[in-house]
Amino acid sequence: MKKHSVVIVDDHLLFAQSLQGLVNAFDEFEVLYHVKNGSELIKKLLESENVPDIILLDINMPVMNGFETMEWIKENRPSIQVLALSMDDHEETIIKMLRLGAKGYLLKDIHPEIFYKALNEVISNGIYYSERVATTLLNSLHGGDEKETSKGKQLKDTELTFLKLACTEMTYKEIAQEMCLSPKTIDGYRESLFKHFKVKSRIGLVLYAIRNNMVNSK
Amino acid sequence: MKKHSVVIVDDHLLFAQSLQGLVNAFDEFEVLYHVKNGSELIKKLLESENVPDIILLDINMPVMNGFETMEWIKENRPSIQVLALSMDDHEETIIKMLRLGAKGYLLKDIHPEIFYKALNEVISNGIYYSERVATTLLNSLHGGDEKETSKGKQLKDTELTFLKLACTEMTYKEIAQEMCLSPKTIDGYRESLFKHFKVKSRIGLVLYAIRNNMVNSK
DNA sequence: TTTGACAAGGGGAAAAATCCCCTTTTTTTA
DNA sequence: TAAAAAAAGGGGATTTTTCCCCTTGTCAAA
Repeated sequence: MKKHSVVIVDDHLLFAQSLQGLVNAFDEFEVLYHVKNGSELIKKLLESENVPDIILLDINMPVMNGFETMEWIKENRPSIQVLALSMDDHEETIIKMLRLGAKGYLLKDIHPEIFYKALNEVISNGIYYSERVATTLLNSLHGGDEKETSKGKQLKDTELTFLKLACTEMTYKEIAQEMCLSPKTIDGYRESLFKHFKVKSRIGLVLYAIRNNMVNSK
Repeated sequence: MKKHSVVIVDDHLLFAQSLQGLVNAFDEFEVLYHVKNGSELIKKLLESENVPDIILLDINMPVMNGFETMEWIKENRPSIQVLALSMDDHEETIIKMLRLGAKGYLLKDIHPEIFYKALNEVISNGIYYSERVATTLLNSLHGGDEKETSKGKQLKDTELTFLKLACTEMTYKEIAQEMCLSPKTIDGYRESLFKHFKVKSRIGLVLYAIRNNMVNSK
């Protein structure tokens, strides 16, 4: 029987290498290679005709993160099943990743047996949610009444730019200059995001953005 | 030849399990067990007379983090060599961990061969710094002129409490009430920390605290 | 074609944050 | 033990932030 081929994308070499050992220990799977980020993955995919069955994709990576990478894969290699593999258990992140086309979302603190189960599920059903992820998603659906407008909606470019600048020591006046907009327009973005994220202050905005990986805090 | 015994403390089960496989693949080392956090480690250490040679200690863990765990080990099992193993490459964190008695500090993105080297170094010399960590420490020593007062000094309890509350949507007035202090005293803490961390605004304070793991952002 | 949503921007006021200089009381430390 | 440093607090002014209500133009759906 031919083994299912797996590629690991994770900037933590030690983890990637260790995980490769774990996956290779499963009879049905084998790791083709592992790379440090999205750019390297694309380079490898482009120069090789050996298309993997599954990609295990980390989200927080320097150079090219999991979201950008996922977009590229969906555009260019839609046949590959992608399993997101992250430490980030925030709703916003999970939904974003699944919406981009990931076939599952695994948290790095899962038990290895669950991991094995997930690989098999993705091969057969094409989809897998770990328990905590499923719970999170369920909460997201049942928890409120304005999910479409709050969690679901993604920010416009200009709002995202503002958000990133708001997560710095710049004042709103400086942000306005930087974005070539009136301070009053910036004020509008601020109020809009306050409502959207249900926060009361710029500090809240920063915390929300960091918690949900909308800006990279480190 | 008796193998050197290793214990892994990391809340990411998948990583811990994978790493265990990697370590066991080295002839000179074997993993006794792995646990999810400091509390579990202490429980295991207390109930077993088999003391490990090396502990691989993650820093960001729920329940009982790496710092607290390190303190306990130094007090109660000082013969064990502890290698900190974290994704966090910030000066403040590294220095804090080494000051608490860790015999080395490894970043999770290191190459497995470096990891192997580190294990051996710690057994023979009792100390290991990975390249980037050494660079960071050197920068810390040569980089400025007031390192004793800025990076080195650790915050007092009351300042830390303030910092944690400052990373919240509370206003300073509310923080003052919460801490049973005058708003003016709080203002003093604020100014002191601004100078200490070289930041210009509360946003800067929050970012600094998060980046340096002084508060848990998630 | 009209209505309506929405982005951009404005006025103005209240609240919070920032800054600088000062006093008093402890606590260290030389 | 005297001097120095640190902790707690104050006065007061200037910026920033936050909030609410309003105008104009654009673009799309009804």
